[in-house]
Amino acid sequence: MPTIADVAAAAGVSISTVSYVMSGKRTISQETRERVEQAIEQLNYSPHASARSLASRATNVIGLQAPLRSGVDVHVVMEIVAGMVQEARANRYDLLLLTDDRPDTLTRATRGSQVDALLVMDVESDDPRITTLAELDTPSVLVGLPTTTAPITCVDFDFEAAGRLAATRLIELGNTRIALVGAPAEVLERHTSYADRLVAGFVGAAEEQGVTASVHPCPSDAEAVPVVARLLEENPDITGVLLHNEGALPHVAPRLIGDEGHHRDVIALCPADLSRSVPGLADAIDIPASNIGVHATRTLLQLLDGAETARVQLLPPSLQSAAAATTATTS
Amino acid sequence: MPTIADVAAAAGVSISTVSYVMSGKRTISQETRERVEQAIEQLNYSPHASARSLASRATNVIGLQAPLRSGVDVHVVMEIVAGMVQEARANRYDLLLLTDDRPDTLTRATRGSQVDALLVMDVESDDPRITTLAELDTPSVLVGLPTTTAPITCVDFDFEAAGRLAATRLIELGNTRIALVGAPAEVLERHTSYADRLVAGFVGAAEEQGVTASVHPCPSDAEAVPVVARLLEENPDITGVLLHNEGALPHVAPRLIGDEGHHRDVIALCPADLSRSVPGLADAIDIPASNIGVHATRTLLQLLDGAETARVQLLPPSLQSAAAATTATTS
DNA sequence: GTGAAAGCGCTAACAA
DNA sequence: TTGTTAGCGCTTTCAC
Repeated sequence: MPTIADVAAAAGVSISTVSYVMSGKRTISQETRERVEQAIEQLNYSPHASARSLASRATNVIGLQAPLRSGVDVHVVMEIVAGMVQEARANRYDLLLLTDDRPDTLTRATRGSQVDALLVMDVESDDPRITTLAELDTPSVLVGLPTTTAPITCVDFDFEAAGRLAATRLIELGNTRIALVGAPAEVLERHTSYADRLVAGFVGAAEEQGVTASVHPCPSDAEAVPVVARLLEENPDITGVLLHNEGALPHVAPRLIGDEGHHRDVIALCPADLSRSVPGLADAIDIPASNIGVHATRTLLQLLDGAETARVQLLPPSLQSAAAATTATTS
Repeated sequence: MPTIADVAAAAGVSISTVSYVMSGKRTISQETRERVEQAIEQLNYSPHASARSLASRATNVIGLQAPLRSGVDVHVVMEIVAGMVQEARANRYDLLLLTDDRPDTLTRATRGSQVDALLVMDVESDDPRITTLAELDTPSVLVGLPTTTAPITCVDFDFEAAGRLAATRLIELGNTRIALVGAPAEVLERHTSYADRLVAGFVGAAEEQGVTASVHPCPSDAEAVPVVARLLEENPDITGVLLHNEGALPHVAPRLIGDEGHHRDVIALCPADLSRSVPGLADAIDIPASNIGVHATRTLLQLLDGAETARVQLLPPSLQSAAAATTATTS
């Protein structure tokens, strides 16, 4: 592997000149620059990442603590991560996978100078990692919105607003008894941030409008079918449903919607490409997963630049009536 | 951040002693070791990763080129990656996400000494990255099995054997006209390694046994429903199906299986937890996704250790009749 | 059993 | 506009 010294020798300049050509941190004559760039090209030179980060005290790496367990919203997680990667790469950052959920994994990555900043996903309402992050003075962004009031930047989809929006829409459609068929029980029990907020918004809006709302956990595979069947049997008065469970969606959407004899209004909350492919939905609310990732990363990069950012940034929900209507028409 | 010098000072020893305590590369007196360990503890010291890798010429990082696009088998990809992470962590390696598919991303990561080794996923039958890897002399493992005969270690599930197994089983069940409902068209057209091999095995085994087999691409969402409907209409003689498309599975499995009047034998090829939740399958073949990741990583670590490994390592398929039977009984 | 010191390949003052 | 050089924080040889 050639080093910067090899490049300097080949170009007949000093190593600092090579360094400055690469960083652009000082003006270089056209002629010198060209000679250096040629040498770099010729030698196929890439700077040694560790040497660079040792000297510059920056790694250009962002640590990512992401839930890789399958089961919970794989699509959403994937797309968020894809968005992060895209935005990071565009800014010459790499992503280092930190894949257990332990708080001290964050500490070690930071103290060992493996990363310049941290992205933390799958946040719970009262997440132990928050204290750790607060002590760490490394720029970090949470994807989620814990209830704790620590000075940590949070970026997420506004699940509470989505819950309100869905409830309101269902009521608008004439339903007086609505239900949220949501995440699997373990997700709710862990008080995963998004699940908590969705429930709060949905139930809150229903209460305000004097409508009865219930919340039902739901497995995210075909096991959802009997669960939903029982649920509908025990609550025959439910006429409007918000379905937030991408795994269960294909299995239970038709059943929830019902048939001509007993139709229900169903709103799906999931990535648009998933809801688009299910016919008969009353409406859909997109989870802009990729955007969440992009936005979280962009915010993190701003923090790295020393900028101030809003502590909480929530992407607003919107109904996709048009898309739903199209599907309904063609089906 | 404390450095190794701080630790040395606090323990009243030299820098090299601290280093050797950490690496275990020379014998240290009990007493000295304890003093050093105490100092490390007290100062909350973590060695600077870049400094270490600059001096030791090893990063303890594995580069991972993984397809983060949603759409294609998210569950499988996720679980493979999770398996990789698990095995890497257990051996004190981290994973750096390289997430465009370009060959020169591999080159840069290696030449820049960002990684010690590479894991490459989503391999096509004739993948341009293979040449790159061969030139790179960095240990690497492909997840997949390209047709090219380059000296590159490949680890994957044996999709060809799975295809044979499924065809044979379907024939055993009495079917004389069988079909593979598989990956989306774009996956087949890209000649993704696993899709190609599955087709080869399925069709090959059918031919050998004098049975007609056809292959049908299939969208991996609800769009699969009309596609499958048409397919069955146009080929009413199909009585046995191998379904390899986790996205389409919940949407089309019931339809493929049919009703009492017109039953078909359907074998699902997907992670076991997915097939388990679909009732009425004739059989299922597990894709041991997590194992693929673990195995690929383990093999890579062996290569890093300088060991020789078999160039091609395929995890054998097996029928899950028991599980399928259970599901059938309870449904 | 322990220490001193020479790098590893860069960046960024400081000098010219 | 360019060069010289002192580190960055480690590992590892060589010396004791």
